[in-house]
Amino acid sequence: MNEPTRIQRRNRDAILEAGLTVFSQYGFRGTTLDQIATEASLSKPNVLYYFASKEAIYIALLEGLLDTWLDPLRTLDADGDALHELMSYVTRKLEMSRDFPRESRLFANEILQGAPHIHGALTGELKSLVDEKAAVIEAWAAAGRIRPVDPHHLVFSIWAMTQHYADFDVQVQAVLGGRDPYPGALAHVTMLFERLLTPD
Amino acid sequence: MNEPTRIQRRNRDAILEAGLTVFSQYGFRGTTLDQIATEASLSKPNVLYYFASKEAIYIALLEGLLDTWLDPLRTLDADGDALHELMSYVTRKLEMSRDFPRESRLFANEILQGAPHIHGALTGELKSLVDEKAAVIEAWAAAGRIRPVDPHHLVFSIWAMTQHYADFDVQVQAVLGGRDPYPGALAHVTMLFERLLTPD
DNA sequence: TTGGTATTTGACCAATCGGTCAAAGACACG
DNA sequence: CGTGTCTTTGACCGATTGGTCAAATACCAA
Repeated sequence: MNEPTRIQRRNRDAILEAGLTVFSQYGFRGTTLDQIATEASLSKPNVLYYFASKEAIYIALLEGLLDTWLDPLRTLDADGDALHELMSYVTRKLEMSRDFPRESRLFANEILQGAPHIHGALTGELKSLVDEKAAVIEAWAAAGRIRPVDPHHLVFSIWAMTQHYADFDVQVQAVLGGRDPYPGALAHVTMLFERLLTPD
Repeated sequence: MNEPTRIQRRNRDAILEAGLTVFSQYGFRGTTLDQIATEASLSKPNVLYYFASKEAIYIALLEGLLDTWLDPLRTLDADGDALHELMSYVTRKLEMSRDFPRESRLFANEILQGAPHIHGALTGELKSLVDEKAAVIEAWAAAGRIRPVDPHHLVFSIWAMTQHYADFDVQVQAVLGGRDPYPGALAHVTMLFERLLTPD
């Protein structure tokens, strides 16, 4: 009914932004409303004026994020150049890990805890999207545009290798001694998948 | 001084076992002593009779695990056959993900939360071990035994792709519709790294 | 300025948190 | 048996949790 006020929009955004920061680090159960309120520079009752509960903030974040997160895969074009499409996907996923690490960690936390809030989306939207794109990849392989690979496990590989740099950032930084991982990561991951997928 | 009683050993083990189950799912902050006590079939004060605090259980788990977890990498033999050594490492890591998923998730949770309890081990033990093995891998590449790769990012790739099957198990299961991931995963990951590393 | 609405907050609540403690119960050994 | 130690637990503690509510304040259109 009512248009959201300027204040409403600003505070809702601040709460979601704060929630993203805190939830992505401590997970749903490890996060407190006080942390979110402090991070958003609001009082706790004020946070609950905009969201009915802690869970409501969490759900709002997950729902808003799932589409964005799956978008690069959705973009995969069956009519495009097979290798180029897949390499663009890899690159875009890695850039998203670099530019939106909190989003990556939020999902990682949710999955680690058994995905209690998005299990339906995983077996529904996610599965059907992956199955659809797996068929595309299989067709490319059958046509000899890329080397034959198990398409589902190929997708898992891409997810694993790109999101690793966001989810395990602390470890990566520790091992690399603080050097920026991304230039090297981009070169390595690109080379890896090119070698895997380029037909002989 | 004192040998641990039979009862002591049994209950300490039960607590660590329960802690592993619960901590690996909910992380340190998301886990309660009551959960651990219930899972271990003990009363809460009884748990605290064996460990001084919740954190003491967590630390005991992490310390006991770090060595085991890094062991496959430590095994990498500079004098062995380069490709065979690396492929054995990949295989063993994947088997560990399959056989000890809770251990993998415990580390994942700790890292996601910024590794507050093991940051020292990451920049110390872990970094020097990886640096040492990276030198070995680089020497292999220089000798033409494997294709040239950035050794640090190669290690990240192996970690990412193997631990993904434990850490994101719920997602993998959802996408695969409940089929056992591991036969396919083993074939795919093996093939991927063989293709990456085999010299022309 | 006024009045109505939207926003903010201090005080408070029951439930749960990690942890303590004294006392009860189980156990081993003479 | 008895006795000293090891183990277990119910009751309890202060702090923190997610959440409520009435009252205070800020905002805005007439």
